[in-house]
Amino acid sequence: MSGSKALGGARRRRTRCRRCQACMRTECGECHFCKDMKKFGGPGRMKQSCLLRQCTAPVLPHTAVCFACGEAGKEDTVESEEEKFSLSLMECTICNEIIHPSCLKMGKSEGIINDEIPNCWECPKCHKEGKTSKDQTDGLGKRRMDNGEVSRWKLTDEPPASKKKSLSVEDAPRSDGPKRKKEKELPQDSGSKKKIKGAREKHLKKKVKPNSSDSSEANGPNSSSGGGHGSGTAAASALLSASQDQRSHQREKLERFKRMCQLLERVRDSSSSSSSSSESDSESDSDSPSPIAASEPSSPAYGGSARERNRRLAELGFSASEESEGESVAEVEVEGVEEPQRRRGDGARVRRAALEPEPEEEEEGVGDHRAAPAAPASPQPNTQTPPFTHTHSTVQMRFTSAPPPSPCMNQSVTLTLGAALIIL
DNA sequence: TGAAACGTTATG
DNA sequence: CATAACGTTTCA
Repeated sequence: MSGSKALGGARRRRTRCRRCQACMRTECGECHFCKDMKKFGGPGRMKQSCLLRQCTAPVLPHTAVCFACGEAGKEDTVESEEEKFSLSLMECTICNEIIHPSCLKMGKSEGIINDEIPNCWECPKCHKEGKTSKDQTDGLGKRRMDNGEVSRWKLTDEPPASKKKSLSVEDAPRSDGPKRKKEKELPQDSGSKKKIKGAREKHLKKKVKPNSSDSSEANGPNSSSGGGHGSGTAAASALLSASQDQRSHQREKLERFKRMCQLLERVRDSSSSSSSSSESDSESDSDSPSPIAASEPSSPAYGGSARERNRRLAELGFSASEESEGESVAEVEVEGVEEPQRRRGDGARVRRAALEPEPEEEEEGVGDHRAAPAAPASPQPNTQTPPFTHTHSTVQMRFTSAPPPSPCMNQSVTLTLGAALIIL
């Protein structure tokens, strides 16, 4: 508790975006949380949202205001992306401060934008101090965002592959046992309803894993009892359709990012804090700072060009990696094959990435859901859950302020990005 | 360490 | 005011 920041009072909390597929979906009625809901006949103690409805891009509450000026986000009052960024509220994953980038005195370029979560970044200040989301928490204090934030958002990470399917039927929070203090209602359903066999609601919990496994595990949550028909294939196709949309989005994003980069370059005032690398890496503890090595041969499809791109970006102080999610881009299949090893996913995988002024970037495939229940609207536990897919951004970049290696950096950046566009 | 419970906040 | 749910705390 320390007081770092208002913990007791108005603790900023994120709310659902209401736009992503997850938000628009209806409760599955089968997961633990659904079962707990009163509407599904549960005790209502858990007070959690349906596992299938976990928002993929939680947004800041409307009541959020800038820590500095006290104003709300005003990104919608301007046109240019740069301005939008400056006027939008950004929440630091480390100190939790919400502020307008424009209200900061320091260069915004120092901030590390997390494009998985709207309006989320690691503010320049925290960065300078070398803090990382992990560092600050692991010490002894509590886990502020360590747990609360990152893990909460389905940022994904590695799934404990171990469990996952293990407990199949055990749900039913019925009957006694864990009751902390108030025992108001009792279990009406004495254990006789075991229904579904495959209720493995536990797999996505907080940190779901993104990539590859998606397809295979997607059907986990419920159903698809039929089982037989290749769920994977179905999912893949669905994803594919979605991917096309995504593709254009990606492109736009890229372009925006490009613009932003240029802007930032110009802005990147004072000194190039050379030692920026330390923090970033430590946080993710993974990626090697070394540019080249970092990017593993991810997708064969990209071939060497991708690698080169990464290398170049890295040299410029950027590091990029294409993490396409299952549905993001067309390489769904490819990804599926060799994704398993990338990202060891440590606790918090805040990835630095392209900016994303808008709280959007959803992912889900939009008109797909072949398997989706026709009328899931009714709160009946029978709906077959659609393949749960979640993804984030496809292209993620992290940029740190590295001393420009060469005078022609801008050009390089441009070129590189251009290449990226092509590749994508 | 993970799951459940619960206080508190966000929003209609 | 009621409901949904986030984030934290506590239990197993």
